[in-house]
Amino acid sequence: MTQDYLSVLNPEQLEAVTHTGSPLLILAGAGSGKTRVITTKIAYLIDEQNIEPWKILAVTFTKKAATEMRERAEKLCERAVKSQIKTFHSFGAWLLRLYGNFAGIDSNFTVYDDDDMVSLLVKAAPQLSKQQASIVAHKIALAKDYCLTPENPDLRIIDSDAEFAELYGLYENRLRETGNVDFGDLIMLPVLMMEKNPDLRNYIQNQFKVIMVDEYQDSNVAQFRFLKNLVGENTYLCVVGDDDQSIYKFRGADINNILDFQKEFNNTKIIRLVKNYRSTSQILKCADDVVKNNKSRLGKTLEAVRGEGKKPVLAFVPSGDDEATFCGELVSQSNKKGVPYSDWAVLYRTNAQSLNFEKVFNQRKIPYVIVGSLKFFEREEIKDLICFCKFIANPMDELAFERIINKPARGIGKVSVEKIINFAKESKKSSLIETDGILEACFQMKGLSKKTQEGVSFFGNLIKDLKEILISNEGKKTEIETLADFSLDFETILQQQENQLKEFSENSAEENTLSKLIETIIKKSGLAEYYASIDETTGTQKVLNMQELCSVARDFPNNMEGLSRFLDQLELDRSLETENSSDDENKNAVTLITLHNTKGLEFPKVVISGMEYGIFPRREKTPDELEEERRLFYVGITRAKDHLYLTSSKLRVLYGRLEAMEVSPFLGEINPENLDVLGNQPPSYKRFFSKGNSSENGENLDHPLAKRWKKGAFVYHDDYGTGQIINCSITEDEEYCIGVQFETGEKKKFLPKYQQNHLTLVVE
DNA sequence: TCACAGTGACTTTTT
DNA sequence: GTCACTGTGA
Repeated sequence: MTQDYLSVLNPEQLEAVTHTGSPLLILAGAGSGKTRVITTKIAYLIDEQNIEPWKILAVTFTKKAATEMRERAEKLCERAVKSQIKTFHSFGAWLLRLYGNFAGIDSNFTVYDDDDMVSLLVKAAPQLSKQQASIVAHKIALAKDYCLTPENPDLRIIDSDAEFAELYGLYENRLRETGNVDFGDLIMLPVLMMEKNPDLRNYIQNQFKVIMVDEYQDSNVAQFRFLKNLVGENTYLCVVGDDDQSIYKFRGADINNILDFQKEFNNTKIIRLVKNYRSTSQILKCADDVVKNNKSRLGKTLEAVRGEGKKPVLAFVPSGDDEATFCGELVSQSNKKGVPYSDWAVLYRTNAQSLNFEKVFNQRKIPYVIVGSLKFFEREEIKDLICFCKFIANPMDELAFERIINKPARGIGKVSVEKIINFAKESKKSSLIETDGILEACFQMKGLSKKTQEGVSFFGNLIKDLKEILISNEGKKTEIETLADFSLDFETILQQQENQLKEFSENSAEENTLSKLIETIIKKSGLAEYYASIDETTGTQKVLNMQELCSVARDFPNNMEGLSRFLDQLELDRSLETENSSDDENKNAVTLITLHNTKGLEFPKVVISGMEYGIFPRREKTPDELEEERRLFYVGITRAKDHLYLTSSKLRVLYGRLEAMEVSPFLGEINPENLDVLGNQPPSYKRFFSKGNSSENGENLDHPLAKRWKKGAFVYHDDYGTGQIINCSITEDEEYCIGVQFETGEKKKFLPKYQQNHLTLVVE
């Protein structure tokens, strides 16, 4: 019996779906039906190859991609619901919760994010300033992406300085003391524990018959080793990637994983998918114009399957505000013609750029969603609540403890906090305190002032009470937690976990969800009053935000198990979409999103904003980095199905200062015949296509400001110091523009008209 | 111990 | 321009 879903595939796709046996590498161009191939393959394996669904593992990089993949696979084959479709990190976390004891990790760990890493590092090495610490923390994260422990001599790839290895070691010790893990550990620790314990590795290998990896071009060394360990002799491995879309080198992604795949896995079959079903050929022409400038690529040209379509539009706008207004206008006008808001996506290089769009869209009542903005979880009040939760889950979490012990103020100072933590650590070493770490120390600590003592007791009792409620809701203890042998297979474990969820959804009818816990924390800790008074004086919405977290918590059972799931979800899926204003229509909204986050997504109408040098691409140092930026642009362009707009602003407010911007060199790579250009073309754009008739000498410029700001004159700028004017020009908007070389070596462009407060002429 | 005010650094990109 | 950190005075 042939399945219907096979009949819609082209020959290459069909070959990819039905291929079995040797490892398979699918080189899938943008829009070539990659997700369709993977999801169909899952369905095919289950329906036609009789693979048990739970023996299939499919890993992606983002939660969003995993969710989409699961939904699409389920539509093709109901039983696919039982297959494991997860992100690399969530799969790592899942393994670590089950078998963390092999890596010396207690199962009640929580995941530390980048900020926590920095704080912990400062504690481990107090001589570091926060700034230094964040550089080191970044390197530690990178080291873990390469699966390098502090002892590993190869650590010099990251930083050859012995001091770095030492700091990394100090950090690791401190982290292990807290019983927590960081993001890198979610991959590295499972790798290390499998490599150290062949029995464990064999056992895990036997759990999967099929492993598939999406966006393989962005996998890093640690993830590669993870994969190597998961794939056994009888595991069928299939990876999908596109070298032109590799955009995570900064995070350790190694393009060699895809280039060397054949070497690492014998008899690899390679299938190429180059038919693009997504974008019109006009859009693909631009994409190709851009990406062909990259030297290090396997090289391919997408074949357009759809029609010509409309030429992409390049719009030059005067300012960042105008850019947002332009987009708002595009969206509103099309909406009047019946185009839903959700057809639109506005893409930008940095998160900070979303602000202008938010402002304008709010004014115009255009609904939008921001994808991937961490803002909600970075809010003070939310972090406080999460730290309460973290401390309840893991009483050795000193960072969480520090944050909340004196919030709101209970008369407990830094010194006392330090004392308690140290007391807890000492006691733990001499095993006076067995399980409840710092919490227990709160009760046993002696020698604090009366006021402090009272505060500490209050806090300790609060946590203890909350914890007891959770434990009393635990129900029957699951067998999973005590699992140290390999008697259960993943099917059974997954089944048990599913049963727990079922049990919960029956319980949750009585509203016994984790939101109760959060509510109690808010009320009893005093945070409610504390933030209510702040809200009153500063007009913020902190209390409301805390309520928001309650509703997120509603999906989890009100017990310890639910708590750790809740925390996992928060840490592993920060992308929780934050919606604005009128909640209901959440499905019909413009998407505001960073270019990086668009990987794997598509939209009928796409705007790529901020096409200016310094923003996109950023001022890059190496040709390699520039190529990565170019790939990012390529990814952005190929998200568009029908219409593509590129916007480039002449002025932009950066660091609270108005700066004259130069056009992005990427725009010069697109054949002008492939674009419709709106607005005045800046000289820096024309220059890309003209052959050496530059007129930026500034000698005879006819402008009122030309007499004052002459080439060769010396200037002083508030922020950059002294410098000399090296060229002058006039923009289309008749603004007088000067280029200044500063003593610091920096070169900057200014419009003197807007710099009256910062820039002065130095009279010689 | 805490609240406030002044100063300086800051923008990549993500799990 | 904004946020986080630091130092001072209560």
